[in-house]
Amino acid sequence: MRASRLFFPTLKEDPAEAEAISHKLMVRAGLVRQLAAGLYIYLPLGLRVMDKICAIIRDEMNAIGAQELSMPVMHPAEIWQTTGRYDEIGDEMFRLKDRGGRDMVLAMTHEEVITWLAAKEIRSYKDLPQVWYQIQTKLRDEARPKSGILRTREFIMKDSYSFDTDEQALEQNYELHIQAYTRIFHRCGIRFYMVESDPGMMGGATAHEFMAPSAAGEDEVALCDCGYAANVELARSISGVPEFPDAGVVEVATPDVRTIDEVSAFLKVDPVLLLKSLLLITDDGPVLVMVRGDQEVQESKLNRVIGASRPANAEEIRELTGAEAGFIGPVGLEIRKIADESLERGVFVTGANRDGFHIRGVVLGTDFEAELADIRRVKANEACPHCQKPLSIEEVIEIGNIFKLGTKYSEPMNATFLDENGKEQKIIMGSYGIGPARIAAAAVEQLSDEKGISWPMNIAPFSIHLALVQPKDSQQTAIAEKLYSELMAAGAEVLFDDRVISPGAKFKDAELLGCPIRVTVGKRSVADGVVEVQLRGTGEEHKFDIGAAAESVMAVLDELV
RNA sequence: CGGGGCGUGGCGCAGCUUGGUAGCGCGCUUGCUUUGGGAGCAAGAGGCCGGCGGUUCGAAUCCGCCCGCCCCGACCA
Repeated sequence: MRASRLFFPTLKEDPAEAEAISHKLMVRAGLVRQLAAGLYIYLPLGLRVMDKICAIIRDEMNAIGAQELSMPVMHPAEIWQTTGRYDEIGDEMFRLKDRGGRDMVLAMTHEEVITWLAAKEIRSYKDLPQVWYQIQTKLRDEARPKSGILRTREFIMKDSYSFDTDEQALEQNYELHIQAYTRIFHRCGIRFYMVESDPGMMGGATAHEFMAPSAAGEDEVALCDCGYAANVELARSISGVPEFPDAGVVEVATPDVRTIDEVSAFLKVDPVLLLKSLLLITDDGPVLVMVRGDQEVQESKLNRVIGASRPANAEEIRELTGAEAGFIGPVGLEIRKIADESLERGVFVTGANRDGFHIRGVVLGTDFEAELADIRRVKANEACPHCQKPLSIEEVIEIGNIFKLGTKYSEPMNATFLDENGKEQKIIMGSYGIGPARIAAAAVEQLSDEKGISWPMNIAPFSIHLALVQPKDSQQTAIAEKLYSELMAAGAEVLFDDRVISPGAKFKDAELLGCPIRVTVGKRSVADGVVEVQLRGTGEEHKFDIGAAAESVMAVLDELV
């Protein structure tokens, strides 16, 4: 491709609205443009990257026997009513009516449609297993689109679905997906972790996420050298046990001392010896939730214990405890109480349910009773639940996820098959997603520098950026043109920068675009009878004789693949 | 949905406090010069100052409502 004919509007300055590095660079490099909140146009270079990523995904999905198909983006509402999600999912689903007044939705995901298809077409155990996938548009009316293409309202997803006769067969397809995903992300050149994840509303018992470390990520994972890796939504840890003071309840006056920090400072007590109490309201009434003063409640964990909840307001707190929020505690309270398991042993300071007072020497089991559960958020340096070594916490971008669905969808959609005994059985399903745009953004986040993007070879829009320094010089031009056609003939994807612009601008654009190999043909190199080759990733430089330039460059390229 | 910020030529911004000719840098057009790290000079084009309403002789500027975008939080099947 000749740069003089390629539409890639580059910018010298960061766009005002961009915060994330990938957002700034993808706009500046002319890969994407924003149409509205969470809606992006992919310009030619951006689309090339996406196409590369999707080609790798197709290759690896096909390699595990998955078959590509394509489902509609618009669905009749009834199919979503069958599984109940039409009502469960709120504003996040785009809804509309057709001209006949029928309710329709825009696809957030395709479990319903694929299961409908399986229910209709699969009859026998002989038809199984099947793995079907598509790379196609999803629409979600996100509450807050953000960070460029990281969280958008319309995006491409590779979604695959497995259909099996039993759990063992599902396990095999699950494992095959893990292998395929691992190869996909490796080939795309990004760093990633596979972590345990919360199956959430997708149902099923087991789920994993593939996470690319990046400060722009919205998730956090807990990691250990031993291989333990989990989303903090469910990550476990062993928290250290401090030295406790003597038990024996003593009420102490703590006027205007409400927060953990204030109580800690006022009573000269380490926050780990404080008991933090939160009053929540659930569908089944109020619940007092307790963690240590140095800990935070992990809502996703708590949610599994008590279901949906909201914080009590000031009046409710007063009514239920007799005190204001800064002075509440479990002692004497006759409501459901949940304590983090780390509170099982210890002697704590807690609110007295009396304004201006706390209680010292409180012991669970003696002074109050509570259900124990793991509801605290994991902190860095706490001990790994497997090997006791310190955990680290990293910010990550979710680039893929895999779920064992079981019969969550086959049951309501009546997707069954006849087994060897002629008995009707429910199909066992799995679902598996990858966000290609997030792979692209993660690559930019992980590999860019102050000059611009540095693409991994396999997903770069072009592998070679051939810079002709002076297009008005006939000798340089002849050398560059010959090299361009030789590299093309050798099968390389070359961006030939033949534009008549100043050399500085040309080099800046090359660094911003981030093609892995830059070949420079200019006065300096021509005088020496060579072309210059510079690797974007390492900065490594080579000089090759003009005569053998194409072969030499191709050798460098082959090494980078 | 709660909190905060922003909205002025294509892009990045100033002007608004204290109402009175709409400005700067980059980009764009034309010409000449320049040509290995975002060139120089000269001449140009390009703006219902987010929208609607109000105050005023007069509104980018003051007031009200609305819309859009970004950030933090909630949410994320």
